[in-house]
Amino acid sequence: MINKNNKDIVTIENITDLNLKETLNCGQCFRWEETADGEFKGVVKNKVVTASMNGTTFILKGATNNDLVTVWADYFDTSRNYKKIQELLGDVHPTLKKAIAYAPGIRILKQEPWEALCSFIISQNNNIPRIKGIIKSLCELYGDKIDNENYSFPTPFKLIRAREADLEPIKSGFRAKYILDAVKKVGTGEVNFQQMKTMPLEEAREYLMQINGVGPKVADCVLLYGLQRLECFPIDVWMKRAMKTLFPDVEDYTEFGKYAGVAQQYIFHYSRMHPELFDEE
DNA sequence: GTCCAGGTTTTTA
DNA sequence: TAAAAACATGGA
Repeated sequence: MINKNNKDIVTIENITDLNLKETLNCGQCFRWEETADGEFKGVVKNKVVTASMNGTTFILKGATNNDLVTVWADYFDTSRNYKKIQELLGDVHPTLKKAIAYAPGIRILKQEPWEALCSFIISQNNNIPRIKGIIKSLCELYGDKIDNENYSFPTPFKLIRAREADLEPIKSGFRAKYILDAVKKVGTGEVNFQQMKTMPLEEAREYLMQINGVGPKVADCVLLYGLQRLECFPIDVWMKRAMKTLFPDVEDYTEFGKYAGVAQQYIFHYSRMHPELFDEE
């Protein structure tokens, strides 16, 4: 049910299983900031918005009704039944059930694939505050200005003439050449996201890994967060530890089924919030 | 000064 | 083939 209250505040009623803090601070996205009043401000596709929840009412300030339909409802995956996914996953493993109960408001956002690719190239051997900082600088340097303080994520076209030295101000370090290889291959169409939507998973991973600086983990992140391949299960240092310590009886992530990627997000967040679980290794 | 961060590539044995 | 080392940068 979509309501239009006035010209720049729009709402969606009856949204369950969406907690903005859990969803936007769980390491899947890097362009949202929490404001002093607990709202979240972010940029997607040239649109700036301030999001908040009031009970089960999802509130978007600074958006038109048209934006709501064409951008935000989709981005927040509002039509998917997460309750059902949680039930399916909870039955797979008791520890997973616990992780779900810890943060049941996590959703997998539908990010733009190019932004997900760049973001997770930048994420390698890096920490989340720095990843956010580098992405912000990249947007300010090469994105389109939206208003006084916000910039869009630069397209491959905007970056196509950039050289390594040009990226020096964003301080991405050794990752700059990887970003530029991605720019080149996506910009020329050598790598095409549309094709990846229907490729078998393993083929899509290999396809992405032709980009220099994209290994299995970054590829999985792009497929999960950018192309809605919810069966993808990115394994980073946290997930490695989590599988070993919390799921010693799980042979392989495919035991989590077609929503393994959603399971991964619950487990990742739960692990990051409970580092003491891994103290003795 | 040393260690580490949602990894990947390059070098070495 | 497999295991180290290197890779930029900044905060703890």
